[in-house]
Amino acid sequence: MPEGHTLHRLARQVTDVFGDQQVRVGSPQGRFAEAAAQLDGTEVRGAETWGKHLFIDVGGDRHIHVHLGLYGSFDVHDLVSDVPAPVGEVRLRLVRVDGKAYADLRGATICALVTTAERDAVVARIGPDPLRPDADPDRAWARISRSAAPIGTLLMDQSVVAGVGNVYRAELLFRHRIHPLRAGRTLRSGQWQAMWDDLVVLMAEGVRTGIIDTVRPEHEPEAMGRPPRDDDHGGEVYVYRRAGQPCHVCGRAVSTTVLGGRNLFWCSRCQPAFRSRSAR
DNA sequence: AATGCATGTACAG
DNA sequence: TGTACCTGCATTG
Repeated sequence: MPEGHTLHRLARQVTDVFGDQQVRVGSPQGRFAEAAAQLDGTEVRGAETWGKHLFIDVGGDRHIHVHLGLYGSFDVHDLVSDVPAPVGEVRLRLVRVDGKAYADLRGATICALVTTAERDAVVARIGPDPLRPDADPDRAWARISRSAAPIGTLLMDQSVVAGVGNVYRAELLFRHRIHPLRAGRTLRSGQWQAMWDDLVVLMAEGVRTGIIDTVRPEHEPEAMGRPPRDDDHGGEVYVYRRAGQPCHVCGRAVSTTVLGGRNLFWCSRCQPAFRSRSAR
């Protein structure tokens, strides 16, 4: 499920499995059929990700632009003995010419053939991506420090920071004890620096493992004597989708509201709206 | 079987 | 601000 780490992981997989390899390209579902026919038999150079946008370089100033949206998936299968008939609506299928690897794209919000200039235009309109070594967190700070919008909204705005989704947003704010509705411009630059550094580490861990796990060692189930989570997508989290359940740190019921059409989660004790006098 | 919801975005009005 | 996109999975009946 797609936040930035998923797309970066995919870029790595596509490069590993199809890089410098000839591929058969198809669109069993049909919506990418014209481009697929044009690309069939081409050689994949590699793939790269900015934020949640994946670009597969197929040479000749052409890239397959993929965005998974909310429920898209791109499943890469390597070391297979045969390539099965497509299951469901497969918009894009890549098959390595040796027949030992294939990948299926389903449910994506974007699957389009673009030029390098078009790719660069996409990259230019999104904010710095914590998973890219050349990313400049100051670009995000320039927006955050001037904005009256809630930090919870700014973190999800891909033109401010690229790659953060609903899980990393909720978890990052919890880890930094920041109330999600606090205006961006009330943050101090040191707070943003700490949040960015944390994102770099957390998201890189997400790329490595393929899951989002944001809980510090001292709050892990084993350390605290609580049962591990079993009803989610793998990783331990502090507040994401835990509305009404006790905070792992203070025990208060996790709060939730809808902000900009997305569910938001936080702990009202660990993430106070205003700094309390006693905390000074 | 039917319904609802989701780690996302774009566009209409 | 609401809705469409369009898929898989959990929940409901």
